[in-house]
Amino acid sequence: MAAMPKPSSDQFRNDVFAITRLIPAGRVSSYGSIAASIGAKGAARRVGWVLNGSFEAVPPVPAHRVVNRMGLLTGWMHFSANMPMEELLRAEGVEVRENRVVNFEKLHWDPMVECEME
DNA sequence: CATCTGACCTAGT
DNA sequence: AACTAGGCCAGAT
Repeated sequence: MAAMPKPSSDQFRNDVFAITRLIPAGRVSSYGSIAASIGAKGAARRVGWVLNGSFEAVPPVPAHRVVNRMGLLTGWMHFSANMPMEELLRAEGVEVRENRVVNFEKLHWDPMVECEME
């Protein structure tokens, strides 16, 4: 029996992964929206931390589609230098300007709103 | 063991 | 409207 992380943490991570994978291409989401959608409002910080383990997650999690509230690519530094968020987002048709998502308000995909869950 | 930081956000003053 | 403080959880020093 390998030592497992706290169930709540595992559950949290599972939810974050699920929501992040639901983000359609060409769209971006925010940590707070995801956290709130999984019932962890205010735990936006954890979302970012959890997404750190999403790189080797299967199926792959489009963490590059997750930005902060202001549309800033706050986690660009954690990505591969070969494929920064900017490139990944641009590849999906998202305009990025100086680590900032252009028309963020238009491209912002809220799981709670789009899925109409509360 | 204590302290701080970290892919942040909300709420209160 | 702007600023401050608090919250969330775990890892790192």
